[in-house]
Formats: sequence, C-alpha cells, structure tokens
Amino acid sequence: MNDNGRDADPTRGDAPTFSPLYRQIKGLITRGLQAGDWKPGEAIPSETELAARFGVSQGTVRKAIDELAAENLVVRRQGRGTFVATHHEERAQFRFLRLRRDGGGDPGPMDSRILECRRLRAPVEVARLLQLRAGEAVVFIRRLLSFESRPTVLDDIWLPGALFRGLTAERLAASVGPLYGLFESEFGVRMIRASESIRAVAADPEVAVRLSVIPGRPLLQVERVTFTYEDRPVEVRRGLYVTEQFHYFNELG
Amino acid sequence: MNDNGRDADPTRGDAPTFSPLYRQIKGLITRGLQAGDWKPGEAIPSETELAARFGVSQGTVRKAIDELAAENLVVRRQGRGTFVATHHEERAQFRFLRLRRDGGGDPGPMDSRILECRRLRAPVEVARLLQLRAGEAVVFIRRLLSFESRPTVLDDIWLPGALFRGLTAERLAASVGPLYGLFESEFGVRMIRASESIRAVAADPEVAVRLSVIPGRPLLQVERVTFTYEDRPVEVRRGLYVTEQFHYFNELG
DNA sequence: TAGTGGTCTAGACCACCGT
DNA sequence: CGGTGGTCTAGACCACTAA
Repeated sequence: MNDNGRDADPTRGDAPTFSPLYRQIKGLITRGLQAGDWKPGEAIPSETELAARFGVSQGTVRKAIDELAAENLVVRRQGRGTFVATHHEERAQFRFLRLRRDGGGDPGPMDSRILECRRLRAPVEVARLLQLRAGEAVVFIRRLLSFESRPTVLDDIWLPGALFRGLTAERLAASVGPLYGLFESEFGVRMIRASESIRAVAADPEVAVRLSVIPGRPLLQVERVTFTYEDRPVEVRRGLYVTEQFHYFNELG
Repeated sequence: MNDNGRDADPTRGDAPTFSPLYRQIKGLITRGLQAGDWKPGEAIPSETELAARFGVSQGTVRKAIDELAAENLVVRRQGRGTFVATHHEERAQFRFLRLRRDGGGDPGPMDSRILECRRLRAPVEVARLLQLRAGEAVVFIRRLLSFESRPTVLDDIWLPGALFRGLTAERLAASVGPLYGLFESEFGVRMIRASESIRAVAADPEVAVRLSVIPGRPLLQVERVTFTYEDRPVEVRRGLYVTEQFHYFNELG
C-alpha cells in the first residue's frame, strides 16, 4: 500500500492520472460503505484503527474521511466517532427539499399523501435519465405534500423496478418519515446527491385540481435526478410547487 | 501567537467559543484580502512565507488557506502559488448565473443591454435587505440578457448608493465582461456569496413586452441578495427568467 | 479515565510550473 | 533549476463524550 501507486482505477479512459494515497483510502472506505460493512447510523472504525488496518498514517485516513464528510457520506462527532450518514434521524431532510416559508425558516410539519403507486414501462425520457433500456419496468409514485393542510407540492417519482421490488402503496402509506429513509432501510438504496432543473410552467387542469389552484397558474417545476454511489442514477422526480407562501431556496457559494 | 488563545474575537456575544489557531490565521489573511493588501488576480505570499510571518507552522497556514479556497476567496494553482479570486478572467461567471441550456451545457455568448440606470430612494423592502435606513439612496439598474438575440432574463438590480458613487449608464455600457467584474475593479466591492429565493410568477404586461412573451406567461422569479466580506449585503437583484429553452440548474450535495 | 475526533508541529519528499 | 502547492508521516497535545 505504501508504494504511492499511480492510477488507482486504470479502467478509466482518462490520462494516466495520479491518485494520492488518501484518495485510494477514501475509495476503500467508500467500498465498505457501499458493501454495507457498517449500517447507516452506525459508527465506522476509528481513525487509528483504520490507519492500522490499511497500513498508513492516521493523518492520511483523516484526510480521506474529511472528503467523505464533505460529501455527506459520513458524519463526524467529536469524542464519539464517525458515523454512517442516514436519511432517518438526520435533523431536517431539507437537504434535498429546498422549500422554505416566505417569512424564512423551514415550512412546518409536512403531510404526505400517496395518490398513486404502480408499476409501468419506463417512458423514454425517464429510461434515458435512469440509464435503463426503453420499456424496462419502473415504479411510479404520485404523491402530494401539504403544509398546514395546504396542498403545496405534487411529486411524480420514477424508480428502477429492479431495485424496488416489493414497493407498494400500502408499504408507502405504512411508513413514517422521509421517503429516502424508507428507500435506505427497506431497499438498501442510499441517495447521495441530486441535480435539479427548474422551470416555470402553467398548471394544467388535472394538476390544478390536485393543488387547489386555478388552471394556468404559474407553478415551479423541479426536475430531479438522484444518484447513489458511483453516480448511478436511481430516481427521477418531477415536482410541481405552489409558490404562494413558499419558495425554493438556494445558496450560491 | 502560540498560546493557542481562546476566543479570537471577544466582541461577539456568543458563548466563550474556542477558536483554533488556523481559524485565527484565516481571519488575518481574510483581513488582508479585505484591506486590499493583495489585489484580485495577484498572488498572495507563499505558505511558508505566511507561516514565518505569523510564527506558526506551514501546515496551519495551509489549513487556513484550505478554507479560504473552499469559500472561493482564493484560488490555488499548483507550482505557481495562491491567487486572490477575481470575477474577471475566472472561467465562466456561471458560478452566480445558474442558467443552463435545456440540452445541457451553458448558454452561448450572452448579450447584456442596460435599459435603465438611475439613483432613487430605496424601497422599504430593498432597504431592509440591504440594511439601509428607509429612503436612503440606491442605484437602480434594469438590464436585459439575451442569448442568440432571444431575450431571456430581465434583471432589476439595487445597489447601496454610498458604495457605488460614480456608477452611470454610460459607465455600464462602456464596460465589458461581467457586472461583478466591474464592481470589483471600479468600486472595490467583491461579491462573495449570495442567497436566492425562487418562485413562479405570471408575466405582467410591461415585463411581457421586454421579454417578448405573452402576458400571463409563467416566468421564473429569482430574488437574490449578494454579500461581500463579513456577510454584508451589497446587492439586491430580482431576475425574471424565460424558461422555454433554458432552465435554472442546481446541484444538491 | 479511556477512547475518539481535532489541532499543531517539523520534516521529508513529490508534482508542477516557470525560467 | 528553484519555488510553489500537494502529500505523507510520526508524535504530541487538546477537546469532547461516555462509562
């Protein structure tokens, strides 16, 4: 391990790029996370333990974990250890839902209602985004989010059928907490990052009914593709947001 | 400097919070940036030089600069040095303009046309956001961004009058490159970060004419407050985006 | 008190850039 | 080649948590 090797992943077609030791260590730890060596919410081995195991210095392991923490794969807690990130407990799921009350601060308690959940053949656009073959099976979910019994977000969600076998409306209704928490503990699919494309659209009649707005009303359309380890897309989502008392919030660093 | 002091800034009302050495060093470097010790685009002193100057180890300076680089205040270039970030050269100003072509990739060459530039008393809402007294002077700018001669973004911009004394329509028209580049080199105001609130709205008649759309058409409304050092707000901006062939792009980490 | 992450140091060496 | 940032090490000590 100490020969400071070049190119930890020679399968990539890039130039013979150099990979520092801490990045290789990061890769090893990531593989452990992916393989489920430690479950979400559990602690991973201590930095010294990992350093010994991999035969490198503690500072090198530290730098690897620094990056994992920056990517939210792992959470450090001083004096306690380093823990596998989870979509449960994790205070506020507002990491992925960027909706804020106009006054500022997060919207209050959220009510989620499943309107539909069935299997179908992936529409071409969805298949493309999920990197599936055209017509492959997907799970389709339609749900409505309300705040203070005010319908606010109508979400259409597509998931690869192969990864979400037993997913039914009953299972969704029975579950509490965030959807991504369910996906994580019931299907072993961890959502890591996402990219969103946002547009303004007019409410069509069907949507208008669901969201209790006048047809033609401007809505925020948020198209999301969500990725798990190794940048594999595992969810496509199209949300329509009523932005009367709420807005989509973003920070530009 | 080596007594590992507590609370570098005792004026804050917070708990007697502990401030590690590297953070104090970061503060010193930040003050240097703010004071203009090194101009945008120039190199700051080397890590070893700064370490000697502050009487700490090079690793400590390094960690300070790590954070500054993460906040985009500074840019590292291996083998060359560390440079003060600038809104000029800096490849692509798409750090603050999150507009993308629907096919993917950035919109092509941008045409900016100044429609208005005058001084006025700050509207209450703008005054509040800029932390000015009600009625204080602000510079108001209205401009239109077009891509391939297709009007796409209508921006209303408010700036504190005190900071932007000689700013006129002529000066704006004469300048090339991004607005924030002009603000930086002509007025010494560096935009560091911003927060945006996004809604869907209907085009009112006046706006519709400017953007060549039918009145009532849904538009993306992007309200931005931009900050300089020490989180001082120095710009309020309200943009209306036509999202037919473009969209607002966002990454969720 | 023992164990964990967090800070700091001093020194070695590597990768990259300009001259 | 010399100078810069980038990596890696080994060891010391501090801050926090839980038993």
